Amino acid sequence: MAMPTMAPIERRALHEELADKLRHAIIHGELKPGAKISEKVLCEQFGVSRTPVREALKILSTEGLVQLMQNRGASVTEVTWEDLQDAFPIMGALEALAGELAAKNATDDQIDRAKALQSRMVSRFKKGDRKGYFQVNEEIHQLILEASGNSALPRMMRTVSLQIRRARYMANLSKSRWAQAIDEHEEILDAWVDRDSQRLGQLLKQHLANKLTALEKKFA
Amino acid sequence: MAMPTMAPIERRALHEELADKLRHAIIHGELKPGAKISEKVLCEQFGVSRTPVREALKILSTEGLVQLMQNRGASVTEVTWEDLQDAFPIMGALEALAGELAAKNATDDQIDRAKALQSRMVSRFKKGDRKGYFQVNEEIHQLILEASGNSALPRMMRTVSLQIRRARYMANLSKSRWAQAIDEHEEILDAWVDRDSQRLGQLLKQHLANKLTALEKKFA
DNA sequence: ATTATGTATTTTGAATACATTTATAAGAGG
DNA sequence: CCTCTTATAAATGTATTCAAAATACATAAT
Repeated sequence: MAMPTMAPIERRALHEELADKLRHAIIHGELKPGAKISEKVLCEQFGVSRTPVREALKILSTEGLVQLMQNRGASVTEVTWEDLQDAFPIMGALEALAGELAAKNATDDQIDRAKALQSRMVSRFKKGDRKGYFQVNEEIHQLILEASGNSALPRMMRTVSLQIRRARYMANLSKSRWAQAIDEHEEILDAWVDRDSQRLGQLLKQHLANKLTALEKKFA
Repeated sequence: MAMPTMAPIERRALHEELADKLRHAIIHGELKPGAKISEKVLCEQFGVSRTPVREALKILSTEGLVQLMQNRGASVTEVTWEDLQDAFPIMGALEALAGELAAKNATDDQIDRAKALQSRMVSRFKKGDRKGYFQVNEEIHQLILEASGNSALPRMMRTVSLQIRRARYMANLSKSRWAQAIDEHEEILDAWVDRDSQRLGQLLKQHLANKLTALEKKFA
């Protein structure tokens, strides 16, 4: 029999899907910081038993998105201003490293893709499309990571970036800060094209620092 | 009633204890890279049911010590030479950050403790007590982390440091490298006492880089 | 009224039972 | 002898059940 090009149906484990959905909900603020998470509610909501739910919660807990309290359930971790102040320098150090490596190791193709993404991002900005902007923005940073050639880096940045992305959704960025970010990205791209690793690293670090300053007004 | 100073009885969850024991076993090489992990075996070994075992494995997997394959069990993640080459620069960047912050924020008491630990470490070295040396060494790096005042940093470094500690146990360090490491720690302490944040950061980064070079001979 | 104490309910922790999937082995056909 | 089936066993994924703890509620005492 065998029909042409049948992709095998992929069956993911329930705990994985649950973890993904919960992670998404937490990052996008649908599950608010401090909110109590009831196993029972999740079971009913997703139509699964408690076993995969509990396994998913263990994962989220290790990622730092959820807090488990002995015998008294789980809750979404809070993100305080102090937490952010701590997280951003770390992210800065790691992005700087990623930048330095990317400047050295990126293929010409990757730099071309960066250019394309940059112009896409600018057009999203001009349309005032915040959601689209964030999406492209993510892709650029993802590309830098990929171009760094350091396979451990994405994994390490994941946890930090999860928290930072949460903050981004909690505090909407101002129009002026948005414009500034666009300019910064322009510089970042230039440094990359020039393969100026020191400057690229420095710019990424500064970019992060500015992001934190912008958040300060919303938080503190 | 109230008796004098009664500590509350602490009861830990099984999955936590299991995770601790497995983590220790993996880091210390008792569970070798690539080794298959059978849920059943762990159940029998620790006298618990599969539920907490599975939860512990989810945690270890998120930490990167264990690899889960859909429907075909878990195995201890391999640490290749490439992985280490990727992990060390990350650890270096984070340690450098920790050092810079520690130089700025450490209390006098913390620096005193560092001095004490340093002399303890030297005496362990003179006795040729490798295990004791590693222990004190860990404590010093822990102290730097604590002194950095960045509460997110330990959490972030945890995952990387887990892999690096594994490598340390896989390849025994040579006597000459050991002596060199002692010297480097002397310099590190000096920079800290002087509160020279730039230099401390740089030294820590270099210390890591040298560690990697030392490992290269064992691995490649 | 307020605090304390005892009881019921709810929720989580852990073990068992059931369902799928994968690995292993035995046998038939080439 | 090899390959492909097919049967069987073993291991994992999920659901269910049982046990322990925490919370909520009601009652009694001060």
